[in-house]
Amino acid sequence: MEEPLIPKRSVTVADVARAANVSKATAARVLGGYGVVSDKVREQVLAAAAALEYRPNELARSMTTGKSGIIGVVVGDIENAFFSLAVRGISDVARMAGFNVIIANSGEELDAEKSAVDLLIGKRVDGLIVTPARCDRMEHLQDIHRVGVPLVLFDRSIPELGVDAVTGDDFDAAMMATRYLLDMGHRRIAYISAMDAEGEFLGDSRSISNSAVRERVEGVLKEQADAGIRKARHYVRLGATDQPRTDGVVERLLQDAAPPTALIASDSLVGLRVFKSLQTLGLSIPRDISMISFLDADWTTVTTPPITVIDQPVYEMGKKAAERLISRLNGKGMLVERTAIKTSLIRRGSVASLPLSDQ
Amino acid sequence: MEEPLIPKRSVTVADVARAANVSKATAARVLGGYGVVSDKVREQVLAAAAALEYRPNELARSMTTGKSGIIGVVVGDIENAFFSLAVRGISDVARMAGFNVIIANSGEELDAEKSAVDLLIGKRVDGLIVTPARCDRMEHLQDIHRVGVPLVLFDRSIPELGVDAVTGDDFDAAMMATRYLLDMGHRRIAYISAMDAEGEFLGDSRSISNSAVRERVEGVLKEQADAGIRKARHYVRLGATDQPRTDGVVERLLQDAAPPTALIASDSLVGLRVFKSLQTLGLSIPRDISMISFLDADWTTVTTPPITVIDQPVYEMGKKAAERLISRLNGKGMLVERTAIKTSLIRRGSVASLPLSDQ
DNA sequence: TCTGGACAAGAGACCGGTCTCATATATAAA
DNA sequence: TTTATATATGAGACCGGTCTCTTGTCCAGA
Repeated sequence: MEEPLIPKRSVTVADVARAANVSKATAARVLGGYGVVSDKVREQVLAAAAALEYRPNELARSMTTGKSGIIGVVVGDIENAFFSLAVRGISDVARMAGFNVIIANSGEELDAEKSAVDLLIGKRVDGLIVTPARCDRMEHLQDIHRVGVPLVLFDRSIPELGVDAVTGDDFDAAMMATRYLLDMGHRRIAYISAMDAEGEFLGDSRSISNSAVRERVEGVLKEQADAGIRKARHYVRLGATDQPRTDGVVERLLQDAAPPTALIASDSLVGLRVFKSLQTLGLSIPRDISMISFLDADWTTVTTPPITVIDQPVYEMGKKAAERLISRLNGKGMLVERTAIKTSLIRRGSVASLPLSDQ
Repeated sequence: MEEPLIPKRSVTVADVARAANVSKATAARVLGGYGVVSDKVREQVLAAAAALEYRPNELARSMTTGKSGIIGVVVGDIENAFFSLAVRGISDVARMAGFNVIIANSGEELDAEKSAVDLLIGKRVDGLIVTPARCDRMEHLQDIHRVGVPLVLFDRSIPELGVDAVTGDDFDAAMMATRYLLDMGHRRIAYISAMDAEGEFLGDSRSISNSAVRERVEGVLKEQADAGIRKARHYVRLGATDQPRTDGVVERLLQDAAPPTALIASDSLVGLRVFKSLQTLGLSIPRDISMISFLDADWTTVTTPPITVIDQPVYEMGKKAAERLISRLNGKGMLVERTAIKTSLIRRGSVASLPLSDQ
């Protein structure tokens, strides 16, 4: 409180110019680092700027140049480790390239996403990275494109939109996990997702509006179909959005006339909830039931047993998305590209090998 | 690619005004939502704006008003659950109040923090929330204050700076945890921090530059001193910044002539690493050793046994910090306030009750 | 000595909003 | 009818930078 808060008008180039006895244009040249100035004048101006503690007003700068140096990122929920890691990847690349990142949460709500996009466009971000909440509603994303702001989709893709996308190879990953479970002797495999749908059961998988979820579901189904397994669809359950609902989903699955012998959780949050549900039910993993979770979250290594996971290189995905956007910002007129980043299965101890008799 | 990317100059109030056959000032009035206009003209302008797909340029708006509607947040590492939760709290409050949040990572590096602050000031943020990497270097923070940008410190406080701060009640929390361990019969209690110091051992605790860490260390020491325990200082170890180093710290502690019977981890990341170290060493919790971790991270509930934690309401802390900043932005000339948010101990199964013979 | 080109610095428009002040019209009071 | 007052719109300055265009200097070559 020493210095009473006089909201003193900030120091401008004009102020510096006056103090240095040069024109505004000249002062701007040295302060902005463009054009030519003599060394003598440069020093004068710099000295004056230092004395007055001049700080450039990036806002004004952005307004004339039309570039804000900001990349807008719209994610489902920063609190989710998946997104925070991705954001970290994005930020790291952005910072290296001299860009800043402004993050907005959509909470996976279409409306929130729309207004976040509007707002960021209003702030004149140079480019956008968006995790679309739904892949079937894209007018607002088309707008971005039309306004001329480069856009990269993250985690989910919308082919019809014709823009770059960086995702995981969800279909393959799901197939791989399913293949592994089949190889271990499992024949009734459940897939549990947090996807918020009307019912717990899966209708037409093509109607799932989130492409990542859809691809995973289809991968699980495809692999089982190839193995000649019917009823696979019966074991796909949606709506595990919180602990009570997850408990319900898991309980109902296990009360089935033919309960599944293995569960696949669609992300690390669902995985954690499923694990807790099983714990509550007093079931032992993998003796009573096997499980696999998407994403190599930290909790998966400290449980007993540690959880077998499908590891997505999320940080890399974030980096890739940012790199893609930045090269586009740098005017590289590249072709639209959809990159699916390869995932791998980390085998730990949560999947049992079933003897034939149990199958 | 349907619509070739003509970087068409964006639609301005002047364009709308022309289309609506009114003056720029009038169009600005209805578009900006200030001043008075007749309903008839309002409709004309709105119609024209809709037809042209007018989007206000927030940059230009900010430049004249001097307010950007942005709150800058500088954290140690968004990837850390502690910060991402706090950021969520901040964002939620900010959004409700019509502010946006721009996040910068300092990586707990003083220089990165300085440049982040400079950059945000340059962007003319309306206010700042900063997690200072060091509490003994504060010139750049003084600058913020002098420039007239409201500042709230988060998680760590710097009394000399005379600005608002929202922290946990670290000293009390550490005392409480220590008290609990003492009550359970423990007499050799180790405190492990990720604080990056020259040596692994604690010199003068007052020299710790991070106030949160310092307070916790002092709380642990104070409570033991009150209980007549000497050598407490011997069991304070720093530098558990990654898994190998944590393994080393834990190993050396346990190889001590008089090894500790309980460990306190300074945050959830350190806690996770310590848990893994103990696991690697084949030690059973709490039979062979007890542990408590700061922060109620998700992993702490799914371990066997679940971990006793000191629960900091991080989301609330974030909210509180944002509320504080926003009321200051709204011109409430409030007194400087340092808020320490109360924490609680969640007893789970990682602390053993020691029989007297073992003490 | 004169001309041309390179170079340094100045003048002022511009970006897209906000906002003050002046002007014109409508309504109410005298 | 005249004057006062409120109300709606227009004209243009301003925010703090960037950038184009012009002017003025200096020195080399003819």
